Amino acid sequence: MKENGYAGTSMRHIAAAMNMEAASLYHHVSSKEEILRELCFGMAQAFNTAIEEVNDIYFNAEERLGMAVRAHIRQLTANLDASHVFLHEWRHLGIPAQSDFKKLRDNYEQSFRAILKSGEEEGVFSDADRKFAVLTILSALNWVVSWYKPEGEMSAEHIADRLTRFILNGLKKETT
Amino acid sequence: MKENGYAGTSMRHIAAAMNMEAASLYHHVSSKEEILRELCFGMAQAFNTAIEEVNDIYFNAEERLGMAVRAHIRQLTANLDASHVFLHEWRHLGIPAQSDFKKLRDNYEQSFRAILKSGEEEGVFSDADRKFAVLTILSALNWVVSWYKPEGEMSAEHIADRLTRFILNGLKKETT
DNA sequence: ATTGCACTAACAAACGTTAGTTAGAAACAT
DNA sequence: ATGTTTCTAACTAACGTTTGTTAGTGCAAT
Repeated sequence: MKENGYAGTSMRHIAAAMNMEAASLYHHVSSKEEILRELCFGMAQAFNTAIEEVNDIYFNAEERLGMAVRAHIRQLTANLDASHVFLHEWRHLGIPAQSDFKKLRDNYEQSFRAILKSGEEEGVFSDADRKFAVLTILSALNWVVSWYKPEGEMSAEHIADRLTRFILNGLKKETT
Repeated sequence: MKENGYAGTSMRHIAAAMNMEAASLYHHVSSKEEILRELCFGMAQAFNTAIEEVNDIYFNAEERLGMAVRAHIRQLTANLDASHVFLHEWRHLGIPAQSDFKKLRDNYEQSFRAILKSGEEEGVFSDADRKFAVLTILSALNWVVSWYKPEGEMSAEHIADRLTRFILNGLKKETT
């Protein structure tokens, strides 16, 4: 599905990947879209619970941001195919599911924004447009999916560290 | 095509969007893939010529990076649909076209890396992993396509300015 | 008269999905 | 323990659509 997109992946492809016939899939799911729904919402909820855990353990904003980034990268790289679907193929959901999905995404972004806000209150982050900043940060994180290779030289944790440093540099109040 | 993906967009859809019948398209193109090729390669070349122009006018690295970012954002936002195809749908190209396309992408990234390199030589950028840095920067830029609304409050130039500042902060040598 | 650009009609292949069947495992009463 | 029923998870066959594409036709401008 990562390579051919939702529309380009037939039930017969999916079935073949599970050593089945296409019709047999309907014993487990009720439609093609349900597979997409399950994938998208499963991932969305995993991301949300991960960041909520981070925000519950109360450290300072800088540390929390690092933890959130690390959790995000870990989640993304744990299953690259599912992550790709989560990031790109949710457009193919029906209208009702799509708006539910967007709510979950907004929730996640909101949690990220909360970290930036407390960073500003602590006086360590510059008070830029938070919404814009979070979108930019998540962009940088999410793109990892499209070039990360598990067998490559960079581990997920290594990537997370680098990104965290880069982002913190970008956010920090200039101390000139 | 942005909404339904390459496989989900039929020749009849495309034709309808041009007030034509599907068969009539074959008077202008030889196959569905050729449309994709034209789009992808057209965009790729536009990006490449844009950054080469920036690199020809010889300013310092910091300014050149700003100009490159601005050019990139301008190109992206000029045609959001084409940009989406350029960024995501090139996977559907055949194997020969796909590797040519990747070469163009590499070229572009190479030009970006060149800017970072001269920034390091000028002593204003910290010497991090350039390849990684460029990927992260382009990630942040490219994601703009997925949330930018032309009728929204943020102009393309405004976005480019903000991003440039964010990126420069992230790259600059810490002057502690 | 030729060419350019659109059309209609049709093609085989692939699509998501439904219906009906079958082999084996689980649960049950005798 | 055995025989009977129910459930599970796979199957084959087929359905009506839609897909990308080709062939042949007609009209308008050069």
